[in-house]
Amino acid sequence: MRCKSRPAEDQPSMQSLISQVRNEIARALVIAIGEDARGVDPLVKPATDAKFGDYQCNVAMSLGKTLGRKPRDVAQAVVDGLGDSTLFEAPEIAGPGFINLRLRTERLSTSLEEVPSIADVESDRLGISLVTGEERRRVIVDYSSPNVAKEMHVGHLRSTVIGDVIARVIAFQGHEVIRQNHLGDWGTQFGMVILALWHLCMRKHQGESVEDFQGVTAKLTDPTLDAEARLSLLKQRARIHQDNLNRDPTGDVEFHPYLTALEPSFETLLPLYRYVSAIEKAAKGLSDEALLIHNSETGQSQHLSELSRYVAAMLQGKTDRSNEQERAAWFKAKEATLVVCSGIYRQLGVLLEDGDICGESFYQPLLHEIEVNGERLPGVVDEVKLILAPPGKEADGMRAVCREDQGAICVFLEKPDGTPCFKGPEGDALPMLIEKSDGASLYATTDIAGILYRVAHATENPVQLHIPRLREQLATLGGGLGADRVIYVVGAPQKLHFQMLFPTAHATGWTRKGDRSVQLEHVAFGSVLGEDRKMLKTRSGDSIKLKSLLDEAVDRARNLVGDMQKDPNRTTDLSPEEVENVANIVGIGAVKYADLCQNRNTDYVFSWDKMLAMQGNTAPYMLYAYARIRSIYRRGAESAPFDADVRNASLQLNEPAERDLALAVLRLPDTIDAVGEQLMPNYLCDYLYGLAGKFMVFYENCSVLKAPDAATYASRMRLCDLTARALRIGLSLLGIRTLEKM
RNA sequence: GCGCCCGUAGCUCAGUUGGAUAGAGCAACGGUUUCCUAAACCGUAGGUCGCAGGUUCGAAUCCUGCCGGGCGCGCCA
Repeated sequence: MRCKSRPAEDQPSMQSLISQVRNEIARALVIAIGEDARGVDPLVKPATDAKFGDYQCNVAMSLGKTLGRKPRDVAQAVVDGLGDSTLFEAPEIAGPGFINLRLRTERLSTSLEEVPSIADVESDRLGISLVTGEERRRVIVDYSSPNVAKEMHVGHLRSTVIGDVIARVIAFQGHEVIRQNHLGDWGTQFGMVILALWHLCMRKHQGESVEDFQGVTAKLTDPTLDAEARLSLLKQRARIHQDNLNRDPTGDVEFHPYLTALEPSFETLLPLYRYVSAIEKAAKGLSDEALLIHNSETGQSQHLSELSRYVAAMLQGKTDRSNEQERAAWFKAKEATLVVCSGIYRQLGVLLEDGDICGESFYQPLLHEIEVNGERLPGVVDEVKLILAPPGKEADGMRAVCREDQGAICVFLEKPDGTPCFKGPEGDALPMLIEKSDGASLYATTDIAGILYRVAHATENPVQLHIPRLREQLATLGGGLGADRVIYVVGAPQKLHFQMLFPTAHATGWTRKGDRSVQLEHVAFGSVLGEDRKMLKTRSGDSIKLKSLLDEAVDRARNLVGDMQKDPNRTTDLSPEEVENVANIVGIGAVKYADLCQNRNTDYVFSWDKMLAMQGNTAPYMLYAYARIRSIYRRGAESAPFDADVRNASLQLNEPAERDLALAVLRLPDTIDAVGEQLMPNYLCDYLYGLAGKFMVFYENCSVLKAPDAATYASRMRLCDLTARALRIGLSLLGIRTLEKM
């Protein structure tokens, strides 16, 4: 409920500690040095060691240099400028010119006392203020990106989990967040799914079951199979394909009626898709007449390994065939996949919903199209060609030039002196291809169109487009999202792609929004490795399915809880329902936390034992810390109620453990801001681990329920409550629910 | 060949963008329970931050060159 009598600035809010310190120092700097010092970065950091205080200011060393004064003298001048601060104790100058700052303990207690007592657990933000006005941005977070007709595997885990944290953190700061799931639902994918469905339809003529297709797939992917046997198998499959095609060359007799009635399930679609994929991979590069499939209807022949690409091109309007049924079937296949993905998102506890799906196919209207009469309807590539026509446009310190090369439409990125920014293996310039020589679109084409859609806005960013059709198509998509920041959570191997994509996008000028530029950021991450330090695979060499990974995590957590329950020393006992809940939250939380607590840039080694350990920087440890606090709370409520005396208690931070814990709680907003800027979820994990550690020390040294007096009891109870809330908020930003008991 | 990322304790990893004596967890050794959850806590030991130069008051961090590992490099996504 809004409280209209109180102006916004008087709302109790937990202000960023470090910015308060910075402001004080900045003010002192102007007093000490004069107006020249206005705007100088005060170089305030958390102290490297508790004995140096809480924060340190390193500005004297750098300023001493530029001013030609002794750093210690500059430090003294800054300290004099601070005067009697209400924020710090008397600062100390140390070493070459460090200014050590220790916050007044009263300041810590009053800051925490201002935090409103909790009203609604779900919307609790510990009084941390929201960004408003100019500061508030519209941010798109593009993550997860599964593919149609494929199962999600561990490779999707990191994008999904990291992207979700980024979306949550930025939304918590108060920005407008648009989550987008860039589903792989176009291009070759499309062709492969339709081919799979075609096999599913025609298999009856050979009397083959889905299992038979699986058998062929297994043989083709068997590394021990010799080349001759593989070729012979491929020839046999090619013959079957040819027979089936001859039976129904237009698709009108059998295939289209089949598609119209189709209700595909993911379980039947998947093996057929794998079959198509295995056939094409095995046949690639083999030149043999017997691997050519001839279509009597079109008079054309296609190599076995090129079939899906041909089908995809055909269905994308490159031929004059009607393809309504295929598109409808494609849509159904997509739906079947999404049901499975949604299940995983629910189990994983991520925010992505069906409404966040904005896959590759969504941007197709912005791409060029070939009409039935062969006329080219221009699209985004034509627009780029116009804007970046030689001599091109400057952006990010390079020059982007769009021109045709070897029949393909390319964007070349060059340094100011004309040398290429990117090179291929022969040392020749490596362009970004945005249209293939056969006129088809690529990954980069969709991404360029995606940027246009995400960045343009009818009123906020009215991008001027030269191609009237592109303008119209954009309008049919609503005119664009008008983003201020677009974040791509995509694996590190695609770094080169984004290094070419972003400067190209900036060169078009679309990303200039008002007086600033839209931020395009690639949040790269390393691979998940097995204990053998190679990409995590099953023993048979397949990538591990996300679903089975999550199920195993819950199973392992359940066993762990079961073992703990048998311990006679334990004071808590859990009902079967509670055990199941603990197993779910601990198991899934462990998988997510293990991923998030690692610096995302590096590969990480997946280890069940480490992620489920109770000690160290793990989800179980963090959840245990929270459960311990809640246990105190429950017991306290029995004997000494958590009433107004506690909610309004003044905080007494006399013990070092109490003060350390209070300071840690107050650092939450700084941590959230750091994650929002640098997009590093492990900073938040580090913070929470530190906070939990501080609580453990407090727990061992400062008894709450047996506090020496009522005032200390109330103060410690309140500190426990604040700590629990900080942990709960932090974990919820990581997408991990907390447990009252475990 | 070129580009990107990485190399930190026996192992797995932090290190908030240049700060003081480089930190955790595991493994090893020692201690803590009539006391709010011992799934915990405290302590000890363990380092030429791959190597060699350079930049400066100050480098794990920035620059150069090597060595070792991973990934990427035109019509796939």
